[in-house]
Amino acid sequence: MQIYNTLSGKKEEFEPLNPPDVTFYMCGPTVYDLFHIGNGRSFIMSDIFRRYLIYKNYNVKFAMNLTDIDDRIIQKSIDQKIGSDKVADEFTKAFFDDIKKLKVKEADIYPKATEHIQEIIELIKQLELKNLAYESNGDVFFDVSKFPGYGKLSGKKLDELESGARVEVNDAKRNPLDFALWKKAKAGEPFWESPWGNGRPGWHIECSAMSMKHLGESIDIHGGGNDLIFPHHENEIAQSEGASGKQFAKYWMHFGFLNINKEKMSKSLGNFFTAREILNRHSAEALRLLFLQTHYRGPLNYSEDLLESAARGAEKISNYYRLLKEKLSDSSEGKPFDIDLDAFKIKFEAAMDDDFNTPQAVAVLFDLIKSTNKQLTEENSLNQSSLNEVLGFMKASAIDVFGIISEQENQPVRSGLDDQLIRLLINVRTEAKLDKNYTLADKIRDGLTALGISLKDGKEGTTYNIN
RNA sequence: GGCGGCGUGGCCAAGUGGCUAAGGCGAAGGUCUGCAAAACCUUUAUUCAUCGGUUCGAAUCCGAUCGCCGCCUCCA
Repeated sequence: MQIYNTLSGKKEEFEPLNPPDVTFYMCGPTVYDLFHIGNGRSFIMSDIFRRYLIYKNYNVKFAMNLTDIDDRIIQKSIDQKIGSDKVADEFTKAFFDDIKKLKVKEADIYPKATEHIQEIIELIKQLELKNLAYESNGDVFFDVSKFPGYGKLSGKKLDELESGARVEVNDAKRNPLDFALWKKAKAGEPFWESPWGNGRPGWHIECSAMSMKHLGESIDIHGGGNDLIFPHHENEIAQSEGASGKQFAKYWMHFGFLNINKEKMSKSLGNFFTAREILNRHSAEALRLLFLQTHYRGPLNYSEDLLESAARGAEKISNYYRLLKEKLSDSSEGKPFDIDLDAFKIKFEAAMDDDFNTPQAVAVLFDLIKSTNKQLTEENSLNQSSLNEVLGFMKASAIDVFGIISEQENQPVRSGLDDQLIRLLINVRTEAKLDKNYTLADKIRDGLTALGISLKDGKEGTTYNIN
């Protein structure tokens, strides 16, 4: 299996440090607001990578941090005149609600910055001891010039960075590129006690401290959006490797942006849709399929039409899966599928093994659907074990890895009485049809459609689905 | 200014040296149906931004040109 590593700029063979264990850290949200679908792309794609590693029988430990103290949170707490912890709590809860709706599996651990102040302080002390950090009037900075590998992830050279620097003016810094490890508290800001006085952690240090605490000094995969390469991930490497002397992360993965009209979707540009808003109009499956149909490293120019077309595709896959299940419950024996299922499995895995080429892997699933759908609709009985094999593969790929099939069990539970009432209406409609009273028949069907119940007239009578 | 990425059918998007350029959506025609829905069948790029070059052979490598985007500052 190959993964593109930002560190080398190439695809590399994936060899975890301690197979079959894989440690995977993803930069998570700053909980100051609802996240948008650009952020959602990272959450969903990392979820899918994690699921695929599980599919490959790796024992994955997946961590995603929650940044629950930072400038934007403080700003919001001032604006709303509530504690910064209240702001963080509110949006942490919102984050969990939203990723659940996006069908993102819960991480093994969600470390929070404010719950790791002690570890952060210890890490900064180590950096001071190694002369990689210096204190200046209550702030502590990382001394970029003392870390030889600075710039190795982003491919930037120190002198070039300095010449074009647009960094904040701060006389306390020795070098404009030095970044804060610890920030002195200003009046009215929340703070924690430290050897340098009251203050709070800088943005980058939490990821280093928490990743090393929960996953170890060296981990396998560290991921995030493209915009985190510099300076965030570059700084994480400097801090972590400066302190431990060991490689921080073996593979660095970065996601392309979600654009609108070819511009990056971002809070500051105001051109964003929250995941919550999108989920009011579309299913999680549609959004997941949309993301899967573009390679994760490339940009994705979002539009409502694109999501609409992904929604159709997702429906097609779900319809197919439902039909497979229906045929299976019908107990007769018949012909097996006239396909080589293993060939599809091999192609699916080959695509995923090639740096998570999900567009190609999805295409393999559509190919499978195409080559079995005819038999599925036309044969009145199929071989049960053949059905089971196809169903098993679809479950392993489209459900367990991709999460793009809406299953019956996710739909509102209907009582037996509801079922009987619907069947009663279907029977009345069937009689109306026999009497050629199509006006009445259509009235019943339209009425049920309006209630979210769609009817399907087949050879063996009418069936229904609840949307 | 420095660094990086991209330009493939109506829309989206794989493919990065050699079988007829995947797949999805859309569109057109057909099968089924009272009509639908779903499903199935057929059609839909002699061509991969443009121009040169390398090669027996290029969408894929090299050069130039045009266009678009990102990072260098908080940002997934």
